[in-house]
Amino acid sequence: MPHRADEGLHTVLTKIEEVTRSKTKVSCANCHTRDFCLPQNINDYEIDRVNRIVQMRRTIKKGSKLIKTGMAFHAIYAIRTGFFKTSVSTESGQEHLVGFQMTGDSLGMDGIATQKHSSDVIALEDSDICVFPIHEIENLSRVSPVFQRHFLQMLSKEIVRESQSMLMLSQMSAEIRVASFIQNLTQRLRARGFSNTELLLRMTRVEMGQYLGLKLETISRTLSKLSHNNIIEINRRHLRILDKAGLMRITGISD
Amino acid sequence: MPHRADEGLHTVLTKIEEVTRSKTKVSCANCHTRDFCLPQNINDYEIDRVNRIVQMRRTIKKGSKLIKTGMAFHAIYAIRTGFFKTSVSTESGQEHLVGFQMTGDSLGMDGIATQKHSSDVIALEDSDICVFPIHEIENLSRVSPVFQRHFLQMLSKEIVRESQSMLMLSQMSAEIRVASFIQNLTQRLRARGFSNTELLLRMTRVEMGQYLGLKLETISRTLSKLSHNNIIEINRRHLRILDKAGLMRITGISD
DNA sequence: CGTTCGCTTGAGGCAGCTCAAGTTGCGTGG
DNA sequence: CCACGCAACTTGAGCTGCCTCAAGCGAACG
Repeated sequence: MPHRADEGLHTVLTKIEEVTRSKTKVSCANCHTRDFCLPQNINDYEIDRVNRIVQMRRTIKKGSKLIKTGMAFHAIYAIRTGFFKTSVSTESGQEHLVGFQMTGDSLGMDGIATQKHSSDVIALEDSDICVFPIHEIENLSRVSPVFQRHFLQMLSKEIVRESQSMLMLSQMSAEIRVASFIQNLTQRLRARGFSNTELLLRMTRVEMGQYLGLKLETISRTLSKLSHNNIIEINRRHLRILDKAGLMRITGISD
Repeated sequence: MPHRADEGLHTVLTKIEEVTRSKTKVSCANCHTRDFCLPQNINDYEIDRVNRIVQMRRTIKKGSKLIKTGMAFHAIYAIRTGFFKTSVSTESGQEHLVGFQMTGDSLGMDGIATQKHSSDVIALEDSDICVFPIHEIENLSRVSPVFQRHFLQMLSKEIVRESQSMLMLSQMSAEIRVASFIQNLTQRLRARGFSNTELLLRMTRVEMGQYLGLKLETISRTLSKLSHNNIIEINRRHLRILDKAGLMRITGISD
């Protein structure tokens, strides 16, 4: 991929390999992920502003990094289509997956803190994202209270989500963690119009383990156990929920 | 404590027992926690605005709750003096401590997400806090880019902090967790002008365990082990660091 | 067609948990 | 002022859920 004599944000972006800029210019107004990116009660003027803010959309190839630890922070990203994992690591190389992100989710909010990213974000499939430069977000926030509130909520939701993750990691058995994970994934997929009984796991067993704080063998065994108990049916990455109530019984969470 | 026929925010506040409003009106300009609450490059006009925003300061008695899960969200709080724990729970009563907060730290940011708090915040000693109503924060953010950025950074820092916590919870041995905890506490206390070798633990062994994802017996044993290895000296809540390098060797983090 | 990757399953080990007993310090009431 | 009760903590002994190590299998891919 050729490096271009570009300036500012563009320079940074082209440094990352296997990231190409998509030609397509899509309007936020009729974007299928609009309900996830933007507040409901946003007016036409604001939508138009947002539209102009999203300077570009980009395609990220499966396996390549959208964000690397230490990278300068310039923008928040919204996923149009695709699937990502976000991880943090120690110097010694131990890695923990902080989350999986799908259509409509946002990426890169950790960068605001210090102007440098403190996580890695990797595409688990070919993905398409929108770029929201942070200074544009700040500008728009100053004139649009609705958008301002929306952006603050995005950050706060991430805080709440992570708190819940910690609760899992510190207290729950392997079976509960795996069951909650399945529940959570299907919930989010259903909200995006997919089946709530069948899904394709985008991640390996290793990655599930890195997310849930378990080893891959434990993930495998736990899935086998759930399968054996006729709660799920699993074949490699393809998963079907047979007994929704059974899952609820395990997690204690009414889906 | 009598309930007063007050309206709005006041009504909510007075509902919580053992919370009294302090009479003292202190200026943010010469507050000792200013460096933690406010950006450095804030100008006099902005300071004055912030000052007027902080409608009131409150005293929270040891053991009482500043925030309860489910409570309507109205404000962010900054700690002037004192010490708090923040926890999240399952319906079944399992509790995880998300963090400990001290002078200059902020509380309640989880509430922005849904307009309801999703955590409990309890004072571990008599404490003094400043109240920043969220709509005032939003107003000021619209006219002061410096403050706007500062507030976004506060939220983002919490996201980063929680990510690091998850890394601990999912990967580290009990010894590393406890050592990191001690390092982290002393670091923060030092930044506030306290000794970096001696500290008074404000929390019980149970609470340390709830934070670190360990049982109280494990905390106790691990502290004993560190003490036996002459890395720390511990007597009930009083802790002294004897071998800073030893701590670093355990955590792998250069303090 | 061989190699690699992702996954499953088994056997054994161990870190942290559970259960239990005992100590210490502190507030409280006689 | 002492006796008592309680909360916080320490320490020991045994248990267990998850980890480690190891072997094997099927699908994808060059």
